[in-house]
Amino acid sequence: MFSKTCEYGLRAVIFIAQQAKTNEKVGINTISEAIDSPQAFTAKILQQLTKNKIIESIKGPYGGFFIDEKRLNKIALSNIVQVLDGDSIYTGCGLGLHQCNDKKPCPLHFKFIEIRENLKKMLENTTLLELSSDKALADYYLKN
Amino acid sequence: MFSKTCEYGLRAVIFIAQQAKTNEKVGINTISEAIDSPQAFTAKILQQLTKNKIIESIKGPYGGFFIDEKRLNKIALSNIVQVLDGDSIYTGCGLGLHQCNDKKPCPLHFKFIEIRENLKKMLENTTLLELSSDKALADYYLKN
DNA sequence: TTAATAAAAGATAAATTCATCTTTTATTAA
DNA sequence: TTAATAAAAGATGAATTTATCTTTTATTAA
Ligand code: FES
Ligand code: FES
Repeated sequence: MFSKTCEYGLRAVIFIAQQAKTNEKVGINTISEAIDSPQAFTAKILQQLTKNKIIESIKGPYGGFFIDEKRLNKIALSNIVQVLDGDSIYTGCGLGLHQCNDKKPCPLHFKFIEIRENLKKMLENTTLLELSSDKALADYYLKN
Repeated sequence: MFSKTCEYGLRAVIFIAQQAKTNEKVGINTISEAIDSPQAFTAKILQQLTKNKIIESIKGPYGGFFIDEKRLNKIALSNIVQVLDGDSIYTGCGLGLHQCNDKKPCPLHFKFIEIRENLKKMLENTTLLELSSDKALADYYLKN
């Protein structure tokens, strides 16, 4: 479904969001530990997300990655997927035709766009605020 | 969503199924032309599908790939995806956790399994018979 | 100012996916 | 039987994704 890059990115951002509640910055070491991902690779991904203003970072001692708590409700999972995997998941043909459109649909088109739309809506409607609630923190896991 | 292998495989099998209506065998050349896919690569994919009894093949002059018309309603897209991409799309965690299960769910689990299940059902309920109907042949495209 | 810390940036490497090319095997018709 | 045809099998190569390592830059506290 998503690339490894996107999977790690989503998990990392959710973890950072959960720390935002306590206004804490977290280092790459802590993050990759918490989500069980390759550290250097995860660092590269967070670099991309920083450039794209999804998260923020500060260098040096006491530095790390963080998200302004006030923005938690503005950032949806769709934004992260967009940055890391582009929009092929939202607009691409399920059978790999160069263009997905109603005029020249592939045999799966009308069934496929429904699922694609549901996925899109789900990602758009799921914000970091929701995922960093106390209940979310208690009930869900970022590694296993 | 699907790998290139799976995309080409699905398109190829649908094309072969459409020819089954007229009891015709089709060569790899014709197939890759019809679905706009790399020929040698598609041949490898069809080899796998033949081994897995999704389609049949005969070597030599007047040979080619074909599907017994009577089996068109037995073969669902899920069978093809299973052979080419395995079942990670049906059972894997959306955020890439090693195991997807209700006991230790990722933050996206309950939203994700809904979409995953819809995709699964859609693929299970879509048979080659449906996709090789006259209407399907008239209305849909396998390349663009 | 200096030493320590941590992310950014850049180079490189491993693994996987995507793709092609060559040789072999099976089948057919002449 | 022979030549032609077409898929199977195997080897190899290119591209992309995944991952690591090294150097640089920014920040902090002593
Ligand atoms: S054309 Fe294939 S999904 Fe739209
Ligand atoms: S645990 Fe992530 S989707 Fe089920």
